[in-house]
Amino acid sequence: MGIEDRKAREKEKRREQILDAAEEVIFGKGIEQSTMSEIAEKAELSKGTIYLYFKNKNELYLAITQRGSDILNDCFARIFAGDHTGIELIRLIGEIYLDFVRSNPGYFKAFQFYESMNDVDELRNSEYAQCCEDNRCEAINFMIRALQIGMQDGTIDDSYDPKELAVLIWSSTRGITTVSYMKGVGHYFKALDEMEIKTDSLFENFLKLVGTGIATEKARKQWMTASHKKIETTKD
Amino acid sequence: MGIEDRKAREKEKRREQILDAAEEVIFGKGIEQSTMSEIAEKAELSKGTIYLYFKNKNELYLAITQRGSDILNDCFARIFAGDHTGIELIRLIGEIYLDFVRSNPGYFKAFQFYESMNDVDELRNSEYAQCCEDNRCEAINFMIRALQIGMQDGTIDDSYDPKELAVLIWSSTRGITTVSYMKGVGHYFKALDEMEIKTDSLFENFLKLVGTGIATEKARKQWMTASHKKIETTKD
DNA sequence: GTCACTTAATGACCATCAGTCATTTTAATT
DNA sequence: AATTAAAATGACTGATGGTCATTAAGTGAC
Repeated sequence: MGIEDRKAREKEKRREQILDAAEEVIFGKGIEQSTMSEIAEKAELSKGTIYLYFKNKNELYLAITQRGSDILNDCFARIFAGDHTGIELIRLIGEIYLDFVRSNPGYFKAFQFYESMNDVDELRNSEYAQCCEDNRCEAINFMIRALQIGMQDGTIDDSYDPKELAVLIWSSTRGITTVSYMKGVGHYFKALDEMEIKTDSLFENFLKLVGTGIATEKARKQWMTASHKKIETTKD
Repeated sequence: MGIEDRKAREKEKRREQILDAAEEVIFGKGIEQSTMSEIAEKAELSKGTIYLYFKNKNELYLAITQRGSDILNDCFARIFAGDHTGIELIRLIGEIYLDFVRSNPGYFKAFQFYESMNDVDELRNSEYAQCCEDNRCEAINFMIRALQIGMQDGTIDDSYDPKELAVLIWSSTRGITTVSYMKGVGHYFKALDEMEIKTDSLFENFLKLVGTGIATEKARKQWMTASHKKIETTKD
């Protein structure tokens, strides 16, 4: 039925419209400080309507989180289309992640919120949380693929278990990006300020450290001088 | 005046009593779900009294955060009393951190909350936040000291800037501990579950990676086989 | 064209909770 | 015993997440 289709489209459009409004409000002042009424007003709808589309405030924020992780994963997926060695892919994944955090601090903050949620039932019952989880899984799989490619093309030391190593690099990268995020949003971080640490050199050193740790001798030179291709990580 | 002293002691004792109650409640069900009335009841005081000792809920949670970071830093400080090489110290710092997160997930969660706060003014105006910041600074300084010791005793490659490297290892360690925390509290983490990743092996691989990256050849053997001394990280 | 019915939207209303403040209680001092 | 200062109280307020009875719009059968 054409009418059914149109209705479904309109419903989806309204959902997106609410999400757009919610992002605008929440990215501007944080979830804690954002009210549902304010979001409703920005979306030019009544508060009750918001609850027809999202079970509650957390669910709405989880939907935003999913949007962010979709965007990020799209960026990751794109680099596998190109012709890169394994070790190059590792570097690119890191660069994309860092770029993403810089361009989309609001989404990154949503990621952090998602990870700090501890009501397991709430997470298991949420479609959005499930998607986020699938995306995280996929992201780590990208990392595994990059490592496997590297172990085959001889650019990455194959004495590691690629799965373990993927999770490891993923986690560490996460730590680095968190610091980068904190600097970016002006979070008071005395140690960084006093030492005049720049995010870029931090990341370069990270790559150097990881590179030295996992690259084969042959790949090391190439790793150190890899081009820093810019990848678009903002949403369209 | 003796009476003045006694009063000051009593006031401090009451403050601690409130914090004890607050920890019990908040560690049990998270800040979001904990109410000030509940905390007051647990402390056997009225709600108004809580506000005589803490400006607001955030400030109370920041005080708890400070407690946690004090405990953690004490643990770090202790290892420098012993006789360790630089590279051993790096391993120990990591082990202590991981132990701390396992034994005190509530404090770690408080750290995460602290780091996700973005009202800069609120942070700058809080005595507690200042202490947390000083502690973080000190912790990174411990790391720097360990690296410098290692560069002097020849166990750590001295081609890195110790400050940069310290922040780097600190950040990565933070990422690893976050994953460990998430596993510990049962946060749904599909990727980890599916791959059957164990926190311990993750950490060992992390040490291996970092070790390979920063250790001198001479130190590598020793690094790989360092004893896993248990350090007490729970509060007394 | 109209009427019955379904779906979407509304906003007044409710419950909860952070934070306040006038009042009371307790302790110290004279 | 009276006075004063400090500590504690809990009723109260305002804000906000979430609900639900009611209204409005759209649809299709006749």
